Amino acid sequence: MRDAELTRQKILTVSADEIHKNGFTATSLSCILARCDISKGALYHHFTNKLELGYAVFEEVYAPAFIALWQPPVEAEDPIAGLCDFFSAMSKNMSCDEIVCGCPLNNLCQEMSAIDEGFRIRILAMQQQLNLLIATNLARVSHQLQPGLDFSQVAYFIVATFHGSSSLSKSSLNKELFDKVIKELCRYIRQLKR
Amino acid sequence: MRDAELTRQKILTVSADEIHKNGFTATSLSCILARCDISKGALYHHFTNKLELGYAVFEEVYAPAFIALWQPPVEAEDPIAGLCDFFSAMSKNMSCDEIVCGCPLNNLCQEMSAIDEGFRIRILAMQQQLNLLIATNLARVSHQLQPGLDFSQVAYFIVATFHGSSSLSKSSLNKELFDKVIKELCRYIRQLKR
DNA sequence: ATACATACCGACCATGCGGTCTGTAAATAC
DNA sequence: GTATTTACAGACCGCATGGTCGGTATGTAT
Repeated sequence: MRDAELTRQKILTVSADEIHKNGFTATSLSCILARCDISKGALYHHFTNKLELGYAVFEEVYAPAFIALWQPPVEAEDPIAGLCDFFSAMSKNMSCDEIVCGCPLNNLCQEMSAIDEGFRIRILAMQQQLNLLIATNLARVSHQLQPGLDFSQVAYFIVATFHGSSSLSKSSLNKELFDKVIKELCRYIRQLKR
Repeated sequence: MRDAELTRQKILTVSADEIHKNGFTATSLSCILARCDISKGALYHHFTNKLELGYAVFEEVYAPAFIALWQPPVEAEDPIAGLCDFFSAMSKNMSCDEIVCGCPLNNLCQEMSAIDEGFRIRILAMQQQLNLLIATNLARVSHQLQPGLDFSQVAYFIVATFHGSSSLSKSSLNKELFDKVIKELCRYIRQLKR
């Protein structure tokens, strides 16, 4: 065969990139076809429709990448330091375009949650998974933290602020606001200690 | 005349509502026309195109409402208490739909900043205006606050978290996450004191 | 060699969109 | 009373989109 799996992966990769940059609705299939250099027939052989393609991108590209991104800092010996280093590294290493582009999960959440149930439940599941990941690892070192903290609440707070910061940056087209918010976020996180 | 100004205002009001609910791109003119019970000719008599209608909605509906919303809590005698009460009142009084729908400014920021310069500069201006409003009022009571705070940074942090919290809520379709993040945000804000 | 399934091609279609244009009725100017 | 401008009405257009469908080439099984 003419490596069907490779074709499928190429479609997924390109689609993930396009959806990340333009959002799901604004991403046109013809654009994906052009970049993949395949025909419409090829795409509809592998995916039943645009929505199913979107779900596949979410499950096979975004979700694994998302977990792979957040797991290391949170599961580090010291999750407080891990998270601060994680965010600081973003400020330092990510390009302006990357930051302004934002997190695919948050972008899709804003765009698709109210429109499509399929996306909504997938996004919700990821957010809950991430929240659990952060909260349990904070609980793990609770003896080093302030008493009386609601770890789930703190975890949601951190993620909300992070996503809000990249949202803020979108209108200014530079990292400055992102850096500011991240700095303050790190200050907040460190303050959780003792 | 057949009250042209009234027609214009009706178009603006309905458009503001539709754009708030569906976003700018997904809002169709035909839907606006139907709700206003006017013809396409009427709309294009008052506005040159969809984009200009969007700008008008932003400047004449969203921007004034936005300032009217944020100014009182921030300019209160005690802005710390003002902001906490402001956010708590949102948790208490706003309907689930309102929260999930989110702030028009943040929604447009996410959707339109990367697509259209006209929207981007207007959104940016609003964000800077809000930041200045918060930062200067924090500076006003700086003697009551922790030393060494960067007020602009704190102001951006607060707004980022607030917008992030409503973003989070969109996937769960309820206020729970919003309430959690707002609670933690108030805790953070109160911690600025002393 | 034959048969069949898989992988892909690309013309075609219906739909909905923003936008235009011609026409008309109401208000105002003179 | 007439002329002109203002405030609409609504048919129409071009375009891009997601999706369909009949056909074709490439592989595998027998």
